[in-house]
Amino acid sequence: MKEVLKRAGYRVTRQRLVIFEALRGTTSHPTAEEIYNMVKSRLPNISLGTVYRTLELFERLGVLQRLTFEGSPSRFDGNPKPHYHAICLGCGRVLDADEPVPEDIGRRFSEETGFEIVGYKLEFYGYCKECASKRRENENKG
Amino acid sequence: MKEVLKRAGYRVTRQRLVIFEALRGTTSHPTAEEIYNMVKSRLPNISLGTVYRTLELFERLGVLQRLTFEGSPSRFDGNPKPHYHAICLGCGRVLDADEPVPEDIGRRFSEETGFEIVGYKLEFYGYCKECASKRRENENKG
DNA sequence: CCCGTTAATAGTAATGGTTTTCATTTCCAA
DNA sequence: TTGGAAATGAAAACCATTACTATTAACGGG
Ligand SMILES: [Mn+2]
Ligand SMILES: [Mn+2]
Ligand SMILES: [Zn+2]
Ligand SMILES: [Zn+2]
Repeated sequence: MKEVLKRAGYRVTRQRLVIFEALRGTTSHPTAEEIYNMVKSRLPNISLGTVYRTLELFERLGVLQRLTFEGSPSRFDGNPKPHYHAICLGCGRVLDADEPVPEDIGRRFSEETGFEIVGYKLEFYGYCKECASKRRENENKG
Repeated sequence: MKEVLKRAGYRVTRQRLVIFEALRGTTSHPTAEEIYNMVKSRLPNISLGTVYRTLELFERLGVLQRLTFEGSPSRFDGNPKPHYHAICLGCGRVLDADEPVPEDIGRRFSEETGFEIVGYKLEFYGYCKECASKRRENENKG
């Protein structure tokens, strides 16, 4: 991380290092505020603004990705490699789906319309194992 | 539209009808504010709040879908049937991709994790025909 | 057709996530 | 070690969206 910052001409600060560690240490796709809380114990004076600024910088440097879902604040993913996500409509959890997606999924669209695809985003919506079984229970009762 | 509203127990108002027409008459996936502007000539006194409330109602009634993209306000799609979108990073346009997507795209993930998929979302990011050719021009020059 | 009831609207204030501002602190190259 | 620039903390501003409230208008029953 130090190297990434230096190479890009940015200063290495305690705040940046700690936020980076926090992101690396979780797979929960936290929001900015959640990261703020994760980091407060080690940086009692940090401000939420700095968290936002740092995450925005990390996004530009390509060390994380920002995930935008309907009706909820942005979430941040310490894994910058392309992968997909499953969002639970029950508990809100965001799970990784390390699903290989067909390489040529957009090729026909591209050929037909001249649209030059540089990336795509795939999201599954539904219910995680826990929420799905809760729902089945309730169905049986109600 | 009248019927849909009545059947669901809602009143048929001029605002609702005009907003519905505006949505039907475009394929541009407008934002709430854009719809507000489209509709002002026929409803000079309408408020932006009414546009938002109406769009939210239509979403619940299933006559439109809301599209959420990173870094831009919600867009609304008068076509409620599942289909996918391509977002141009040059001009911001949102195009329809009537691409058939493999039915079983998430089946393995579902089987492996117990996640119950009820829907998915696929988006292509890149450059529309116009923006792609502009970019090629600039490449040759610069 | 004409009310009376009550849902819907216009106008405006409030909200909440995010960005900006600015004085102060910290980093770091010389 | 130090001067200058970059980054931070604290707070204000921003902006899309939602909530509030007095007024308007839809519409079922007379
Ligand atoms: Mn992830
Ligand atoms: Mn569409
Ligand atoms: Zn769940
Ligand atoms: Zn374009």
